[in-house]
Amino acid sequence: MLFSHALIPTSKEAPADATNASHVLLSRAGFIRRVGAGIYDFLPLGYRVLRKVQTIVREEMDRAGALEVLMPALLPAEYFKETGRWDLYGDVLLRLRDRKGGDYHLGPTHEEIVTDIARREIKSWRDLPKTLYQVQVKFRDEPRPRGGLLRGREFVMKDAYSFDADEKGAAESYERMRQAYVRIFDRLGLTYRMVQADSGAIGGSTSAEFQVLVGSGEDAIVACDDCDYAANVEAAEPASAAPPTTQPAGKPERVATPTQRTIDEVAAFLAIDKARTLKALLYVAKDGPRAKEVVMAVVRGDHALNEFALARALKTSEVLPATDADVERETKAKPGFAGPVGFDAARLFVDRDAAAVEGGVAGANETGFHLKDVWYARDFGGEVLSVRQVVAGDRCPRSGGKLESYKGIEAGHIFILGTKYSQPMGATFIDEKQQTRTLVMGCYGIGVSRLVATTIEQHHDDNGMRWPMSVAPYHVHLVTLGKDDALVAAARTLYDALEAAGVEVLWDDRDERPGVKFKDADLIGIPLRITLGAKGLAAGQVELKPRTEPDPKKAELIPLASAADVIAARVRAAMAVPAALARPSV
RNA sequence: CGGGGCGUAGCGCAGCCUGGUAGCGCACUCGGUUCGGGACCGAGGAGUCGGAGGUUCAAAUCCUCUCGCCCCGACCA
Repeated sequence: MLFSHALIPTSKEAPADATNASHVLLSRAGFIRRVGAGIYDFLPLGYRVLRKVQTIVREEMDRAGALEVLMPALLPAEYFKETGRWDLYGDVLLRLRDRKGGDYHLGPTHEEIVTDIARREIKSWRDLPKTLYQVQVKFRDEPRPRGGLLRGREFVMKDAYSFDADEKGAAESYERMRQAYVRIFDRLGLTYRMVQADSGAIGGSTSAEFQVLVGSGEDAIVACDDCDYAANVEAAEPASAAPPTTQPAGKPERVATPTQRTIDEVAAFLAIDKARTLKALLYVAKDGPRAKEVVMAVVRGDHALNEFALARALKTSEVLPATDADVERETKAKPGFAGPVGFDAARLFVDRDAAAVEGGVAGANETGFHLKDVWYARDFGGEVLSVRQVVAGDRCPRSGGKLESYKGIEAGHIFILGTKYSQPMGATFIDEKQQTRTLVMGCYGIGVSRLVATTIEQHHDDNGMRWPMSVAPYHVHLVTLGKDDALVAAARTLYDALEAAGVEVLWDDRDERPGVKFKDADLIGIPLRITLGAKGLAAGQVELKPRTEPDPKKAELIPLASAADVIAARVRAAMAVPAALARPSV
């Protein structure tokens, strides 16, 4: 492609609203343009990258035996009404009416639609297993789109769905998809972790997230430095201390703490370590069997409560902090003085580490007072479980290694769904014994357009993007300096030879000053840059510099005559699918 | 939805407080010089000042309503 024929509108300035590196660079390099909130055009370079990501995803899905289909994005409401998601999905669902007043929506995900295919077309155990997938535009009316392609209202997703006869088959399908995902993420050149996730709202037993490790990521994850274990902090189970086996006789001592409400204040006032204090937090279950009940969670003062863990314990979708009025009613004290002693044990949830505190300090449930020398069992009861958040430095629950913390962007998520959709929608088959059974499902998503942005978040520097060869918009960026006939002819020969060898070349043939061309080349981030100038031509040489080499003086000089062969070999080497690296498994 | 903030040329912004001439940088067009890391000189084109209503002799500027957007939180690929 000749730069002069392309549409690559680069600029020095980014839109004011762009805060993420990927958003800034995609805009500046002319890959995308904003059309509305969370809605983007893909300009030619951006679309080339998107298509390359799609191609890798498709190749690996196909290799894993999945079958590509295309379901509609415009959907009649009846399918989501069948499973209740028409109501449950809430405002995130983009709804619309047709001219006859019928309810429709744009698809945010396709469990119902694919299950409808399955219940109509999969009749027999002989049809199983089947995995269907599609690469399609999804629509979600996000509360807050942000970060350019990182979170849009319209985005490209690969969604796959497996159908099996039983749990065992579903586990096998899940494993095949897991391996396909590992290959995909490896081929994309990403550093990532497969982490244990909270499957919460979507339901299902087994689930894993593919988290791309980036400092700017929104998700907090922990990973063991010694074994495979990695988990979203929402899902991570800390390795906790065992409760003490013996306790002294006696009872807590009431101490006046007139103005000390927070853990920090109390610990400082009493000159004790925060780890010796007990933090009592009141929450209300949003729904489920214990909906609206006010419960107390107790964690060690230096720990944070994991609200997801508490929600799991209460079998609710979400827990909400109690209001000050609730706190005062339940503890007979102003906020800041709540404690477990005397609290209804049936509504008390005590973290393992809090239960292990020997002679701790807790709120007295009396405004202005705390209790010293508080022991679990002797002084208060309640269910002991893990409800605190994991922190870096915790021991790994599996190997005992040390947990490190990372930030990540969720780029893929795989689930075993069980019969959550097949059961209510009546997706059944006839087994070998002529029994009617319900299909067991799994679902597997990859944010394809998000991956474009995520790749940049992980691969960029101050000057621009640094694409991995596998998804770069072009393999090679040929920069010619000057317009004289001999130079152009030499460049043309090289260009043709590279193209003939299957190398994708962007040739900057513009009548621009060298500085402009180099700046644009760095911004666009094509992995290999070839420079051909008058001096080089006279010496019969071209310069070859990888985008990852920051020092322009370190370009490699290659004889013009063999340049096409050398460069084509480099490109092929970089495109080779890396040997399957041992990846952490959940 | 809660809390902040912004809508003025394609992009980034000033002007608004204290009403009266719509401006700067980048980009764009033309001419010239320049040419290995975002050049310089000269000339030019381009704006319903988000929209509606009001106050006023006069509104980008003051008032009311409204639409859109962004940032920080709770959710997701």
